Amino acid sequence: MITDARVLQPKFIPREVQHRDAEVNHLSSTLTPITNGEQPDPALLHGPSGVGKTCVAQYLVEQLQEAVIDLDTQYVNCWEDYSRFKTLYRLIDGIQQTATIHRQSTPTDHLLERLRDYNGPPYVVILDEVDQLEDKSLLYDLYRIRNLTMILISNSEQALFTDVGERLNSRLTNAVRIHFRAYHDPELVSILQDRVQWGLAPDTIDDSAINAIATNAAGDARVAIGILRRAARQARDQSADRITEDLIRKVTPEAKSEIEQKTIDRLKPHQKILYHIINEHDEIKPQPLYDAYRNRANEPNSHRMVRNYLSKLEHYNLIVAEGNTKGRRYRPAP
DNA sequence: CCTGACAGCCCGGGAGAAACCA
DNA sequence: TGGTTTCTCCCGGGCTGTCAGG
Repeated sequence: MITDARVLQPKFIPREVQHRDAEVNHLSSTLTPITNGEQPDPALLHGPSGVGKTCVAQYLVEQLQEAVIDLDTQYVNCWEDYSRFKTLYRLIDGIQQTATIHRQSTPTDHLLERLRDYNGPPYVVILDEVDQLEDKSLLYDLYRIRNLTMILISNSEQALFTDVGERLNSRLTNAVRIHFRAYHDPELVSILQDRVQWGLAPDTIDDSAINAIATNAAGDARVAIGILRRAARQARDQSADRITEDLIRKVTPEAKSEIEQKTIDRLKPHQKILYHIINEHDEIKPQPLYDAYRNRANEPNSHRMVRNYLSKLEHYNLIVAEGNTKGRRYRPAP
């Protein structure tokens, strides 16, 4: 049934990116000046999840590395490295300067100086989920470093610009913005067919089932591949020789919640507790929420910290907080 | 009643200095 | 003296209490 599980993994980067020709070309031409030793404008890739933003960025950086002999690159996920220090540290890491900078006592500003003083080859950095960056002014500082080219990735353009200062805002206006729309069904179908061809035994899934996956995925390639993977596994486990539309229908919710679960797994234990409590209610007031949290947590943190967690969860778009003061309610994200 | 902003505390851990020992 | 261990200090990050403001 499954001949190559790798291509069913969401992280698998195909050799060619499909159906993103316009976006690839746009980003590619934005980066072209590097090949002439010039400094490109920063790029901002935005659009919903599962539409190939990260994929295209990584693909093009790889291409660029083949075209330019001397080029440093780094990928930073700002969800994980959300502080100014961590992001800078990873950027230093990308130019192999860690050994000299390894001393923790180095103030954050020295990290920036180190980066500024770097006079090696051009440095292209991908800042994924950049809207999760705590201190957006870092972008302004990075913007001014010569030789450093930024590719910013964000789900929503708006989320990035709202809490960005005026200085940075004016800088980012001449960033090249590239919008990624959701995939159309036929595009998802051909993406799936590619994976099917490489990952599954022949004749295990027919066109109508693939169509069903595409429809259920609603434009999100990650969901589509997730559905395919789960369906293939279940079929294999049941020793079935075909993936039916019934099976697709059955595993779709599982695949969707699997992706959501991955997001939740990135939360800290206390944040998870709050998230779950809120999801057990249609809406909940702050005080009952705090009480429930105190009950459930082994060593509950202070009221103050709970508010920190909640604003973080809201920032992650995992919950919705509505009402500003007395009428405050927390609700699960739609 | 609830929030965001702010200052300050504590901790784990790395680095350099100091102390110690052969 | 040279090498090793201990001490001390500093940093970032998690956490907390306070306070003004809606």
